[in-house]
Amino acid sequence: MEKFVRKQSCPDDTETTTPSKKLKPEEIEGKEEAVDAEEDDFSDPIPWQKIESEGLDCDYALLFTKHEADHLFQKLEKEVVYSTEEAKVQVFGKVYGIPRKQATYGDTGLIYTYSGVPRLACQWTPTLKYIRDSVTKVTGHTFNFVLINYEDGHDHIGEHRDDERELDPLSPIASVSLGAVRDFVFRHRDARGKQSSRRIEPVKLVLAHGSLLLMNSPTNTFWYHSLPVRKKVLLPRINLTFRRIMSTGK
DNA sequence: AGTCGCCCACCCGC
DNA sequence: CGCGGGTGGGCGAC
Repeated sequence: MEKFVRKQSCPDDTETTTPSKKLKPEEIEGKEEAVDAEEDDFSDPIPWQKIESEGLDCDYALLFTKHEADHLFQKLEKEVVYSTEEAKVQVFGKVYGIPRKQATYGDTGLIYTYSGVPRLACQWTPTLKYIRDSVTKVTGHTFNFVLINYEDGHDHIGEHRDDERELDPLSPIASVSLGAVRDFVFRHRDARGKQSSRRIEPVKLVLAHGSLLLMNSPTNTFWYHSLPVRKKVLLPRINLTFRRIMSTGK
């Protein structure tokens, strides 16, 4: 195992002690969102779609309007700094660079290790805070970390579970999608492979621009998920998965 | 959180 | 309209 915790370039390394400024809604969205700020929590409940199967429990909703999602996408294009050195991953003994841009943001000092690679969280940016708080507002869950995947063109993500030890197993993972619409597939762990013990239908979703997918416990115990190749999709997608990390891994 | 190769389904041009 | 080559993508091996 390599010592991977090297300096990662974070945009605000210089001001790590600066308390976060609250971002006013109009700075993100324009004026139409600024009214009735204190009523927001309950005045406009978003319509959730329940997605269930055996051991799978997800909630899906459109969190942002197209207009707002467009704006957030643009903001993130400017704000988010992706790790310069390609993240590496080890699969069946071989080391590969992952073919997409990744970034990790979160509370100060947080380290999230996946596939054997510890990644230090950069300081929250205003837009990431705004999205995080929007998710908290509609879910009631708080998050201290976000993994950002930038999928250009026909990038994809292989089938996996988010089963890292430092993830709070009872906290949902909130996946926000911006940009290109992509298919998303769940497969039950017992229905994979040549001689799978059971026949359970995969669950297929379409993740829209501005959507939020909540993956609740115990989904990640029983179900793998992937973002399959879609060669006809040429535009990029930014995916933000908000998580709750239990320990700093110091 | 990887690629590669096989195989099948679908598409399109002739 | 049927056929065949090209392509996409689902899986499994590693």
